[in-house]
Amino acid sequence: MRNNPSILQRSFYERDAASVARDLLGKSLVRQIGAHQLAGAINEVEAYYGAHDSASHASRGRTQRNSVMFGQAGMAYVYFVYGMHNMFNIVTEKEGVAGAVLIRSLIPQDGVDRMIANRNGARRDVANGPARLCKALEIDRGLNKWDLTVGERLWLENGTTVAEQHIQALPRIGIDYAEQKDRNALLRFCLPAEKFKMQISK
DNA sequence: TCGCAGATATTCT
DNA sequence: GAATATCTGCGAG
Repeated sequence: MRNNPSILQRSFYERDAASVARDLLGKSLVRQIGAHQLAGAINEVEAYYGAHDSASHASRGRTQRNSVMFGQAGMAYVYFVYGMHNMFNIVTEKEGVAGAVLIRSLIPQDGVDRMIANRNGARRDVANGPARLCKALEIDRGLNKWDLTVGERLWLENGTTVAEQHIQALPRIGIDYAEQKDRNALLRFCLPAEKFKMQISK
């Protein structure tokens, strides 16, 4: 999969986190595991910033865990919470500026059988949740700091172009600990599943 | 549908 | 040493 022209390049990620988040809707997340390939279309994301965003891991400065958020754009930021869940983020902004986009939900496209097996046979809600999609795509902290522009193991490809009017902006989820202004910020972007499924089914 | 327990890495004191 | 976490699955109703 090297030199695949549809792989998103570094310049795509080296922008404002909210802009990258919105543009990621409709893109395909591809996971290569040996001969197997799993893929899904992104339909829900959230943007996180650095110092001025109390919901972000980077709000209290750079630590060992979040250092990848300050690094080069286009890298994976995978971390572990609640003692059992992995989360997958994509680093944005130029090197030295903290920013990331949390992938919250995918619509399974390729390798669906294997995703279901990874989810212990669950046929519903296979990848619609940040921890669920990590489990479905076999993403764990071994992929932290992985370069998503190389086109190996894990990368993103251009998918369906999404019409601006189909995108919903909503408050983020699971950040009760953050300041009010950050909880109210409309940094979560969704694609209404009904419309989008029709677009990708043909 | 709703509420809650779960189990540990990371960070703060 | 203690608190907290970008959540999920399960059991009760």
